[in-house]
Amino acid sequence: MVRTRIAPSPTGKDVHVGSISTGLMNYAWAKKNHGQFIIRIEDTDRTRLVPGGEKRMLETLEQIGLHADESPLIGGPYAPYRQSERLSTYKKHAEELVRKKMAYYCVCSPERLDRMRKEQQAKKQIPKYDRHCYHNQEEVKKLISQGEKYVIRLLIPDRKIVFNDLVRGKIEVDGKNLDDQVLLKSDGFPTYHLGVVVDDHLMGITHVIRGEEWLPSTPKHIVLYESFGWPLPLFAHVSLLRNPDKSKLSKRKNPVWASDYLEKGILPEALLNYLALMGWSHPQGKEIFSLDEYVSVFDIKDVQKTAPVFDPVKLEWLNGEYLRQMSISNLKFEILKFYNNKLPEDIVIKTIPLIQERIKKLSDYLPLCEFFFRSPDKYESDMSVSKEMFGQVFEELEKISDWKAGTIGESMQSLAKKLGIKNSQFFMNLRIAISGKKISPPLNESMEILGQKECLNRISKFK
RNA sequence: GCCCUUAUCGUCUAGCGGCCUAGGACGUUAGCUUCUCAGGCUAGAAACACGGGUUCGAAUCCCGUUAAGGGCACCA
Repeated sequence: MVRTRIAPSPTGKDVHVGSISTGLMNYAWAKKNHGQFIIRIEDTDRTRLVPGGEKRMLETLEQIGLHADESPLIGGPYAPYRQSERLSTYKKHAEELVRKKMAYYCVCSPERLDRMRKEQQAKKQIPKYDRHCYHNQEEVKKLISQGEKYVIRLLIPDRKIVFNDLVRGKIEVDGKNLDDQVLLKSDGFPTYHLGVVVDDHLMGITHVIRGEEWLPSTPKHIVLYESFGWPLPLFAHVSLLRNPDKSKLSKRKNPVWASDYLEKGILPEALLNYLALMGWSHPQGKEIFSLDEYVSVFDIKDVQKTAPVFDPVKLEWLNGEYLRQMSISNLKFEILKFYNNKLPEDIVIKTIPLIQERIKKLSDYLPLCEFFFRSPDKYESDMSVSKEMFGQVFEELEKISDWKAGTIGESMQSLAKKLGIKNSQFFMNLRIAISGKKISPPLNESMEILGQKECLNRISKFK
């Protein structure tokens, strides 16, 4: 039975697109193998906790289509799925390791540790704990019994640690280069390393698919598994999403929250589809495919090792493709929803055929169609030169009894010819009078939708 | 500084020793369609980081160099 998970930390206002990216792979791998996908909240850093972050994160994951089989919201056989509610479990396991002499108490002050690190760096050595407390455990225990704050550190063995990564192959690290990692913090919370190993084991996680940022600490996790006497899960470290300058995707340089994209009118399906293309490609080279199709063709072994640059331009293109493939009623629904159901449905539905292939994201709709809902209050040209033309335009339009795009077009076409004005110039002036803008949906059709009265009204301003 | 990882068009990627004169997509350039902008269609420019091996043969395997990234916290 395959069980995968994502374990986000609620330290931001929403899910990070990087989490969605690895979440997607975890989800796909579980589903492809008829297993389970779990969401676990790792809220052990009390100092960086963002209020409401967890709720938002969970909601977005759901909205986007990455449905969990077990999570803090829906529960499951291994509940609780929130680390802050599992404190006694971690403590118990940390103590167990101390008893087995595979971990030890430490009461060193942050100041001492800091000083030590700096000295080591200056001497070009690997910064690591000097085991001062390890060699004085009896004394340390006495201090603790007197109320001294303490942490529990993992005793890293002095040997090579080797493991096979599903995407990177054989990884070998010398224990000499590893620090005696703190497992249990002095506030009683576990560090990531303890929490992740204990929970992944207890929750029966079979495949740990996570960001490559964890690759260097995986040997510590292996030591932990071995110290507990637990079987290892399979590890797959996938590359991190990058900024255009190749540094890891950060909010300084890029929008990183799912909501940043959703609020721009990027569809969840498009976002998922785009993210799927980061570090992986469809076996048939397809660029556009559903989540279900992705699940059926995804394979961890096809995941690339190189770190991809997140390209918002291609995301928008992809989103545009999704928008164009949508039915009119679905697109209408999405647009209305995007604008909080504040736009009149009857007009929106009429405008859709005119703009469907002109928008790349839902937020492109209003700038393009605003003039359908209200008369322009500013014009992208003063048009003082065209007064005479508009007088004639008004007369001709007034004459039309059958107010249809085709009729309007013919009428205006022949007027332009009669006046000896180039089509491009004539229609540009008319366009600005009607829409206020130099760029608009097709004019005749737009005028049909606006209606004869409204069009005459807008033109009368210029004659 | 030390440890780990990575290296194909600007970007995402295909390629897994001969099918490569390196394919596709985004973006970009030109043309056509046209009342603007999109869209569509056609054509084009654009890459195997470098140096050594191995081999009859290397983008593909090995070793170095260089570059990039990640990690080195009582953060995840």
